[in-house]
Amino acid sequence: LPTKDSGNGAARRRPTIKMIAKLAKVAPSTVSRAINDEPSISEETRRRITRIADRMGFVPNVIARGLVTRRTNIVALILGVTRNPFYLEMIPVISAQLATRGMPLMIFRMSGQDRVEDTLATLARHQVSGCLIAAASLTPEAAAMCSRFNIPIVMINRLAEVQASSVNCNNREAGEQVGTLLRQEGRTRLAYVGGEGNAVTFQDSEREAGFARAAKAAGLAVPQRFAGAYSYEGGLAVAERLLATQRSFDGIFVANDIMAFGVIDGLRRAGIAIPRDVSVVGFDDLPEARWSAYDLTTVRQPIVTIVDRALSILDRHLSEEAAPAESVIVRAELIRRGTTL
Amino acid sequence: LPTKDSGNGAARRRPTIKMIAKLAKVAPSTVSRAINDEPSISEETRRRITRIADRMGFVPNVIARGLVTRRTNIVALILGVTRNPFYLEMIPVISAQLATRGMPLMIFRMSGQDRVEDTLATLARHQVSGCLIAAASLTPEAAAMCSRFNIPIVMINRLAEVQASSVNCNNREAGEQVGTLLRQEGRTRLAYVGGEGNAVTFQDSEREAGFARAAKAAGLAVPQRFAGAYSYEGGLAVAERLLATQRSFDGIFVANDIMAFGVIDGLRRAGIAIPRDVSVVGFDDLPEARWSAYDLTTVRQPIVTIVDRALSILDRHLSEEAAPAESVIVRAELIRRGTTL
DNA sequence: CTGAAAGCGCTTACAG
DNA sequence: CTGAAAGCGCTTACAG
Repeated sequence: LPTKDSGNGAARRRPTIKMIAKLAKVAPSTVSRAINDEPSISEETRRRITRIADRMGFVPNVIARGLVTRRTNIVALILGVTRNPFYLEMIPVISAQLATRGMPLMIFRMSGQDRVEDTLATLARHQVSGCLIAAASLTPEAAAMCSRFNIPIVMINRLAEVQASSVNCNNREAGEQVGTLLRQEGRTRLAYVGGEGNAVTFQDSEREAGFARAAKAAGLAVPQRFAGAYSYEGGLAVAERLLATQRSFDGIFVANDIMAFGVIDGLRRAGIAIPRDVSVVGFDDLPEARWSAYDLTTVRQPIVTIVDRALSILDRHLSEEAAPAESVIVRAELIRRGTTL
Repeated sequence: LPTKDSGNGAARRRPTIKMIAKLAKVAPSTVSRAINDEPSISEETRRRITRIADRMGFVPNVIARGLVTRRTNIVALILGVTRNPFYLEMIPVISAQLATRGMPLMIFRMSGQDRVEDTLATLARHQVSGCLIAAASLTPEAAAMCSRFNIPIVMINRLAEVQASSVNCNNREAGEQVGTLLRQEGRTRLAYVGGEGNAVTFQDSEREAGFARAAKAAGLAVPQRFAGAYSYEGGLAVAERLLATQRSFDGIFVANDIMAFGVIDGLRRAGIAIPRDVSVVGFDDLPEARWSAYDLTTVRQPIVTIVDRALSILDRHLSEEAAPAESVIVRAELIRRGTTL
């Protein structure tokens, strides 16, 4: 009787080193060595084998290889719950840098009430070699799992609550620079717009602290803090509250660009001119910051450098079992554009 | 002699079904069946085994499983070279929908002169079960590789040059609706802004064709075509050329939002009021389209629906060896906002 | 309901 | 320089 899929036919099996070995009349181990360019193989054998392999369209099964070498070289990116496009933009950069190392990227995006721990179990299941965590924090439980599963991690843009490698910007200094800039412009009534509730990130508080320090150094009052969701809509809502305040601010530092756009649009709707009436500064330097509708003065997070550092650290953890955790601070640069004087 | 990494100690091996089998005094096959909830196992044995597995922090090695089942359940997303954030936004949606199926997502972003074929070999190496291709076209060679490697694919937002599954919007009808809208507003001097050179996508031409059809039906001249890179800067450059033209246009349809923002900013810089002097319509409905600085009338591509359809098709290809290629057309909706009257 | 055996496609000591 | 054998961590007919 014909089987059910006799029409198309069961997919032809992909060629294996065993099949090549038979054709080349050598042992599978010899094929393996030839394929992997081991120096022990004679030039002639290697050529014969690779020619046969190419002719058959052989592609090594790295999953089988990974099973024996205990190393998949897969890097996972865990993305926390965020609506900040900054983290989405990191993806192509990570992907490109990993591609040069021949390491594939797996994406795990947390949603709703997911706990990092659950995501980590999935990583372990898939035997990923290393893990980047962005826009999420590392709970002690999660850190414990990583070390139990022996998955090295590096936190991006977030300090671990626990001993772990990380790469961050010099948030505090950058915040201070922003304060200094506003002061130089003659701004005296400063406000800071950050996240709300317990969603406030460490970077957020650092930026605020630096900003406050500059204010203090200039003899100004501590900048008043406004809180909103880290999103355009969050910024819009904050703008309303800024406007409702008795005090009128003339210098506003917003924790990230995505909120800053909302703040700007909210203020403009009310007829406020930027930067004439008020200066606004963001953080991240999203592509939209250059758009002439905003032309936002902001602090650039050097994505390429950040990713480069993160992967260097990961490389080290992958090659040295006991490489110590390291924290790298990357310099963020203040970019002056049209929302300041 | 102590080994090199005696300090930290070689990472403890992760527990395997073999270790669990020994502790539970059963065969590894029994552990496997218990872990996989096979009905044949007795309730008592299963409980004993799972308790031991949990206590040891056992996590199944899906790579080993994949080796024998010949199925990793990994889905790859190949992203073509594009600066349109629309495709980046698709990532979290795909990731979320795959997560509910327990399928991990691997990202492969093409860069520069990469050929889809090279990327496909990498997919095959990693034994991905299926593949989504967005913002890149499927060359006949690539299609041949997919069928040789037995990797089902579905094209997103791009028709295959070759028999393959795909999901697209009704680009032509949407373009026609845009034309009709502009006509109803009394616009008579229409322009279309699309991609340049041989980078023009099929969707682009479809949108233009629909737009032209509406113009014709209304007795208007064929919309003049302007070409730019699919990016904000591309739109900005087009705006200059629009302004340099003798003819003044009063209705402009731009192939995608990211260019539309550039066109708008370019026109505004020249003092042109939108929509008073000219109506502008985009395509995609990026988040920025709602921002009050733009408030862009545009055609919404329903990302969630698109991804849902794409994964349904992929599911079918994964369960039925010989499932026929299918092309789904999803309805895109015209969203009227402030850049039209 | 459970076990023993074979095997998925590779790599890697160990011999020679 | 090459081969035979064992094994990575699982699953799956086949027996019983």
